Amino acid sequence: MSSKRKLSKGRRKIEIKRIEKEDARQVTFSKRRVCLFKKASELCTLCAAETDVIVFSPAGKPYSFGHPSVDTVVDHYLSGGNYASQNSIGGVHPHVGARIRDLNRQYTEALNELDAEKKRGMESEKEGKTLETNTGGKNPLKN
Amino acid sequence: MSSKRKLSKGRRKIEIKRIEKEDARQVTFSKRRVCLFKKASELCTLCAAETDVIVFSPAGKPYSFGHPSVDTVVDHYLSGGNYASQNSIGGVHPHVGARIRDLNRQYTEALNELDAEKKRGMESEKEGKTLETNTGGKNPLKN
DNA sequence: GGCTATAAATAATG
DNA sequence: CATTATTTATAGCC
Repeated sequence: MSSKRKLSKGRRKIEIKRIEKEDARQVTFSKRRVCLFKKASELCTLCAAETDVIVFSPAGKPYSFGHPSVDTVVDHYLSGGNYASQNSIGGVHPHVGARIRDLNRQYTEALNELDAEKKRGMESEKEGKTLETNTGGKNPLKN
Repeated sequence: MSSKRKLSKGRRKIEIKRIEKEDARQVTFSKRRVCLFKKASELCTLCAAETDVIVFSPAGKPYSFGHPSVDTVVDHYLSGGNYASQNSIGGVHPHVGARIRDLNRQYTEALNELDAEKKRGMESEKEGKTLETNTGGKNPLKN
């Protein structure tokens, strides 16, 4: 039947370089992002692996996938950060993890100092509960 | 020629469920991890997207890909954390980002309080430089 | 968002 | 780790 001829040229090979056309880039981003997440998901299921994918669209909109959760994986990564470098691509430095640990340490030091200062000054302030007032009642960093 | 017959059954469809055989799981993990990173890389190049992938092997070994770097992307994610939730899969909570912002805020408050306390007590201590003594001379979080 | 033809990924095997 | 037969992903269109 001549009424059933093919109307698509099907998939064509493309060069891996920045897509200049704004629209086409957005379309490709959407399609590929979905597949990337699917692949990540399959990897988790098939291999019982912890995985996390974070993507920012060309427009700067964030998308993420995480198993068991982005939280868990990033946490895991940050706390063990350094020794991951040998297997990484794209330049991984323990900056973030180090920064957080450092901040936590300084925060604790500041609190201790504050506490000591108060004791010394004998001022009767009432905000000594600061340490317990964070995320959910437990220490912000297990490190 | 009969000497050139096909000896492989080629790729076959598999069910997406945990691979029980240790060896097979490891092999699949290796192959798929490489492809996942490649896909992530292509997404970056084609769409000028920021991307980061963190994977822990079934054995607990970490692998990561990041463009421009895992650091950059995680940082970006953590600082903008909350509004990503709507597009996430797998249970993403702003715990980490919120935790860090909270910690930073409390840290700053503690420092301010400490400073006020010192001024009030008129003690001539010499550790007022605490705020500058962090990661590298600049504020640990831009938040 | 679908459809189709083709490129790419990959399960099984050597 | 190389091959090969298939399944999947996906570029080009509507």
